[in-house]
Amino acid sequence: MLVSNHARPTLEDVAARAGVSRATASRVLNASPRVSPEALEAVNAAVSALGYQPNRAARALVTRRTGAVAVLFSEPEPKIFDDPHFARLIRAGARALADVDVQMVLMLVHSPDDQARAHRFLAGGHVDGALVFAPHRNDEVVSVVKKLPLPVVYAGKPWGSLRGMHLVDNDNEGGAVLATEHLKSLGRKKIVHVSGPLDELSAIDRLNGFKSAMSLDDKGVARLTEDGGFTREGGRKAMSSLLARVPALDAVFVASDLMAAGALESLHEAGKRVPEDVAVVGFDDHVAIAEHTSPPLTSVRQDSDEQVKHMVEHLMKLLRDETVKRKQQMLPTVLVRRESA
Amino acid sequence: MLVSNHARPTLEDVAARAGVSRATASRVLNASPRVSPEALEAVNAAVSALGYQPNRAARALVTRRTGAVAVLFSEPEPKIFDDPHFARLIRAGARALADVDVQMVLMLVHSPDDQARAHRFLAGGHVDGALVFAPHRNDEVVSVVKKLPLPVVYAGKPWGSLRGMHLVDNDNEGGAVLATEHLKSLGRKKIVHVSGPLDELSAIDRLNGFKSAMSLDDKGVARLTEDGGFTREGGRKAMSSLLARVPALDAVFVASDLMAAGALESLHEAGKRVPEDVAVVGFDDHVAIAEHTSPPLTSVRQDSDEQVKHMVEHLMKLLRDETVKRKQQMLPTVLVRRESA
DNA sequence: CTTAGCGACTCAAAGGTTTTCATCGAGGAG
DNA sequence: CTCCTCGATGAAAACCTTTGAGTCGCTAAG
Repeated sequence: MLVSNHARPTLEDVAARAGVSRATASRVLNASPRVSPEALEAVNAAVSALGYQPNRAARALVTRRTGAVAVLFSEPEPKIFDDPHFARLIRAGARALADVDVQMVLMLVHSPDDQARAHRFLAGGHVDGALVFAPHRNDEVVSVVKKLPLPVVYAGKPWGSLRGMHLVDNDNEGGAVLATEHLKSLGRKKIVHVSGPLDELSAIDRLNGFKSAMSLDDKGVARLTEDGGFTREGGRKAMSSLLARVPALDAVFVASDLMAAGALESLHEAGKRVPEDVAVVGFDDHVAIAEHTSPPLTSVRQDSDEQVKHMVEHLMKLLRDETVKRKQQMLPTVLVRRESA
Repeated sequence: MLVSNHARPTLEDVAARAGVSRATASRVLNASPRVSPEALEAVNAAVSALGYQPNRAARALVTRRTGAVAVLFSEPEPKIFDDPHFARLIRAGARALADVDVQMVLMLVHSPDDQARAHRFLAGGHVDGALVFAPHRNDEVVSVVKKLPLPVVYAGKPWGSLRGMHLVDNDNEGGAVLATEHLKSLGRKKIVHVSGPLDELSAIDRLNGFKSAMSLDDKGVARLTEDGGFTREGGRKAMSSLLARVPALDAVFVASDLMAAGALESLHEAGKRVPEDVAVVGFDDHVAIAEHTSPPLTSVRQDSDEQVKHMVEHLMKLLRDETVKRKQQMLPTVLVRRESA
C-alpha cells in the first residue's frame, strides 16, 4: 500500500486501483455511455473498496455548479414559530433535497437587511437555484429574486405577473369548492367562510372557490366571510364576529386548520355543538391539528410533502436544462372526512 | 474593457485592475498583515468596483474547508411540527450561521436510514463541523457523530459520557430552583411539578432543581411529580393526574411552556382559578405561548437564540483551531413574571 | 564594504475533478 | 492488403484560489 492511510482517496487513487485513467473513472462516476463493461466494473469495485467520495469542491469548480440550492422563506418570524405548516415545509425541503444529494441553504428573509443579504448571496453564485416561499402581496423577495439569472421555483402563486414563472401550486379553489359542496350536501343552509389574509393568493383562491360554490356576488361574500389572518387567534375572532353577524349560521368553511382550531374554540364558547349545530370544514389537513381538535376536524388535504417534492423535481429539471412540459403545476386536493362535518 | 461582460470577475481580474499580483489580492481578502496600505486600498477599490465575490469552490479546494456546517436534529417528526421550540432553533441557526458566512446544511435524522445517510454525508467531508441537537437517551446520532473526526458542538448535554465534548447548555437546574423558590416566596405550600420526559437530561436537571429547592427525597419526588413528555397533551394529562393525587395542591412548576399550556387547560376544566387557587410557572419563556395563555404565563427564560449563537461561536473557534477556555458552557436562566404566579 | 535581515511582492505549484481532443486498435468495406 | 470508421481510452487543459519559495531593494550590523 502506497496510499497514505488517513487522507481521503481521490479519483486518481480509484483510477490507479482499477487500472484505468482518471478520465475513464470520471466517466464511470458520471454514468457516461462511452465506457466498456469491464472498465465500469473495475472502477465501481475500486470505488467501494476505497470508500471513495467525490470531492464536491473540485467538482463544483469545474462544472460551475455548486450542488446547493437556497430555500427562501419570507414569512415574518411569529408566523414561522406558530404555524406547524412551516416546520413541515422546511422538513420536506430538507428531505427532498437530501434525496437528490443537493445541499439546502435555508434563508429566512424578512427585514430589508435580510433581503440585501439574500441578494448578495444569490447573486454571488453560491447556489444553483432557489425554492421560494413568498405568498404575500408585498414580498420583496420576489422582486429581488426575479431579476437574478437564477432558476427559481415558487411555492404557490407569488403576487404579480406569473409570466414565465415556475411554480407548484395546490388546487386551492378546487379544494374550497369541495369543502363547500360537502357542507351543502349535508343539507346546511347558512354557510359562512373564515378566509385567510387577502394579500395571499392561496387565501383568495379559497375564497373564490367558496364564492362560486355558493353562487355569491360580492355583496354576499362581504356578508358571509371574515378574514382570520391564518392564525389561531384570528380564526377565533373571525368566528365570533360571524356568529354575531349571522346568528343562524349552521356551517363554516375555514381556510386553514390552525384558524379552524380557533374557530372551534369560539363555537364552544358560544355554546354551539359541532357538528350538530354548526358543521366545520378546515383546510390543510394538518394531522397534528386536525386529529386533535374536538371533534376531530374534517379538512381539505393539501399534501405539502408532495408539493415540495414536485418543486425540487421541477428545479432539478431546470438545472439539467431539460425542457419542462408545464411551467406551472397544480396539485389536486381531496376532502378528508372526520367528525366535524 | 477587455473582460467579458457576463462572466463573474475572478481574483485575477481584481488583481489586474488594482495593479498587483493575484497573490497580493488574495492576501488582502484574507486580511494578511503582510501588505502595504496602498495595495490594500487599491485591491479593495477594485473589489467593490467589480463586485467581486470569491469563488467558494476554488477556495474550498485549496483550503480543504467547505464553508458549510451540518445542523442535526434527532427529534421525531411530530415533535418538530408541534413544538415551536424547534422552529425557533432552526431559525436561530440559520441566522447565526449566515452571520459568519457559513452555509447551513439542515439534516433531520431519525430513522436508521437517516442515520446511515448522515454518517455517509458527514464522513464524506462535505462539511467542516456540526451542531447537534440530540437530547434523548437513545439518540444514535450521538454515537454516529462521536466516532467521526469532526468538530461538533452539542445543544445541551447529550446522554452518556461528557468527556471532551463541546456543548452549550442552559442552566436548567438553576432555572428550576428559581421557579420553585418563587412559588415558595408566594407562600404556596403544596407545590407539584410536571416534568419533561426523563430520557432527556434537561428534564432531569429541571426535576433535580425542583427536588433540591423543595428538599425532597426520592419518595417525595415520586409523589409530587408527573411526566408530561414535553407535549401539550402530556402536560394536560399530567396535571389532571396530579390534581387527582394531590387535591390540595396550590402551585405547580411545569418544565415547559407547551406543557404548561396543557396544564392550564386541565386546571380550568377542574374549576381552579389561576393564580388564585393554583400558581403556575412554566419554562422556556416562549413568548408565542407564554403571552397568549390565560392568564399569561410566568416562566423561566432560556434564550435559545443566545444558545445557538454561542454554539456557532464555539464551533467557529474549533474550526480556527483556537483554544477554547471552557469546552462546556452554561447559559444563565432568569424568571419572567407574568400573571400566572 | 560585505552581508544578514526584513518588508512587500511576485511566481508558480497544488488542490481534485470534468471535458476536449487526440490516439489506438479492431473490424468492415473495397 | 489498405483505408475508414467507430468505440474506448488517455493526456492535458481548464476551473479559481491559497500559499510556500523566491526576488528585490533597502537598512542595520559586522
